[in-house]
Amino acid sequence: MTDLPAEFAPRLIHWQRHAGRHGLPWQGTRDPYRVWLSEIMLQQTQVSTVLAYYARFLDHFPDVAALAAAPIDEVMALWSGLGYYSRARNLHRCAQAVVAEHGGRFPATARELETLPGIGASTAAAIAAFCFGERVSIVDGNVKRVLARLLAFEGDVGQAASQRAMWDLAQRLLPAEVEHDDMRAYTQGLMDLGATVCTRTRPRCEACPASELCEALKRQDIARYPVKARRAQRRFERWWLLFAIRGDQVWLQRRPAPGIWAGLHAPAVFTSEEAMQVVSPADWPSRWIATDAVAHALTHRELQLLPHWVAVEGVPADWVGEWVSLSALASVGLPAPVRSLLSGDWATQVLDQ
DNA sequence: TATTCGTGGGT
DNA sequence: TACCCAAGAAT
Repeated sequence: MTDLPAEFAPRLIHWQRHAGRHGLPWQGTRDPYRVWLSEIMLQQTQVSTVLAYYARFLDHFPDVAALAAAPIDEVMALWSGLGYYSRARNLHRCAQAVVAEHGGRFPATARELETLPGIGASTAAAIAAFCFGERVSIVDGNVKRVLARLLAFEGDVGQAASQRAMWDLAQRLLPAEVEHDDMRAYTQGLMDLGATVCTRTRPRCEACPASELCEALKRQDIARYPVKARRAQRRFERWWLLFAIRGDQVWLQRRPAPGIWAGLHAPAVFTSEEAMQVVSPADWPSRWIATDAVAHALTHRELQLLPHWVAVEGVPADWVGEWVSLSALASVGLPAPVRSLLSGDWATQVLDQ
């Protein structure tokens, strides 16, 4: 077992209280609902992106009971544009589980929290530490970067074995004795250090409370850590989107789960023009209009979206979906590029054909 | 265990 | 530009 610097935790706690972040909207509360909501939204998502979504969610759903009672489509609509939509579906399921199985109160331990939908080990630890002062560590992207540098950790942090090692190291770095509110400052300190000092590029080591303990800095090799293999190249796909417009309405279908945009509404998607023609009524192809391709990058795929628009009287009887007014799209969960396309001029122009 | 889930910002 | 990646979880 490697010797770990016992000074890390007290230094981090002191630094967070003096130089950490304190004004974020989900700080300054021990309400598990608010902390949980922020932690789910912040998974793989930057603070600046979350701010507006967080405010809107709290406005619509002030407590877990309100969220549990809401229709899933309202949740999806509010989540629309934030990405990783399984988070929204699990958020709703989790709220319902808290109400139905825990009397409307979040459980107070990381072990119990982790059994709830959408709450993994790190999110459970964050809620338990922030709200209940439990002595457990988060292991998010910040922690992996901070620990990799602090300890000159040579493993590929993208691999599962390294992830397990990181959990063990993170637990051993926790403050030995937790005094009042220490876990809040410590946990927030890990996040703040990674976000504002121990950044991926150009870390500000001169401002770091752990610089004297940092093995990577001692070796003058900060840029080496964290060690991480290159990600596989994204797979390229073309998707034909068929926007059928009837008056001021557009035909939308619910995207199947599992898969991309699961649970959201979107126009019919085809992976070839032939497939789109086969299911279309005979007179549509001569009237549809193709507009500029849209490039849309996901984590593992590079989509090229090919929008096609056609003014129609109706759709075949066996199509599963619904007509949605263009003026009502704000209350529908749409993928970001679909919302962008529908907010452009084409939908209304097709109407005038 | 490695892959599959969005989107926008930063370099 | 083409990456990287951000308070990860589910499968």
